[in-house]
Amino acid sequence: MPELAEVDYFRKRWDVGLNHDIQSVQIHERARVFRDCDTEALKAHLIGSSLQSSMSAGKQMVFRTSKQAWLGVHLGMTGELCVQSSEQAPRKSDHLVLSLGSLMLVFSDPRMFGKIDFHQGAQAPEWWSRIPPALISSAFTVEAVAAFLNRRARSSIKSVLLMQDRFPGIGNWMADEILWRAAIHPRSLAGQLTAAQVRCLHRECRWVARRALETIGTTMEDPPATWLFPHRWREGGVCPRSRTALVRETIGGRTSCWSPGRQRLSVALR
DNA sequence: TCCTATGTTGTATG
DNA sequence: ACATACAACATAGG
Repeated sequence: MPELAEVDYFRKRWDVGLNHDIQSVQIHERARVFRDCDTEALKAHLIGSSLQSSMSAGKQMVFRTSKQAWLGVHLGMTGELCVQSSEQAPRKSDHLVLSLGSLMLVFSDPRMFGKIDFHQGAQAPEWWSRIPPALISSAFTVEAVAAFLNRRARSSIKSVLLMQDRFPGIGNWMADEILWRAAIHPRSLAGQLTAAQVRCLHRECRWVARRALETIGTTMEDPPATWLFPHRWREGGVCPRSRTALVRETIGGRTSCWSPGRQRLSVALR
């Protein structure tokens, strides 16, 4: 489920627990989500400390603790953060539960493609500091996008937009939304877009990121019918701009949705 | 039973 | 070394 805006929405859910003492921690030690995490150290550290701040960058989020540590959360495909009353019985997929008196902060992830990271120290860990500039920041430049597209010249633009080392937070639906707005066919080769298309793509990356953070990132409500989003999974879905039937096909290993009415293919990839 | 799923990574190949 | 493509990870739901 989670891309840029959904991640930020889930991050803020835990903010009600900031500055509350963590009284106990329940961990599914064997769960794959802890594959890069020392669960003993995590548990020992968290009990008796508190979460003091939260941030998200791309699909990664981090909570800083009162004792100089960094708790990283990646939601993978099916991860979610929620707050429950301590009366609630834990579910099978609740792999990390922080008990704060009457409240519990819960990380759940049935498929366990998500991940918990833990780092102690004043300096940010590498998994946090290496995340490239946010799509909505001024450091996300059209020049950087153009250079990246040239390095991935023989790949479809759809698969390139999914690469987190240049487009942090873009996932399957955002990539399709951006390409739809930019009127670029998802199967176009990254190296064969015109300069004007690259400028447009850069602009639409920023527009979709900003608007998604304002809407989904705040309320988790679906974007309006003027977006591709509410039409993309519907059988018989219709493009809200060109009124032509939407098409779904696997590109770069992911189901992609586009509008043949506005997204023309200039160079085919097969 | 078979197919799908808003993600990332390791590995094989060119 | 670099770029590219895809299987694998693990589970639930239609």
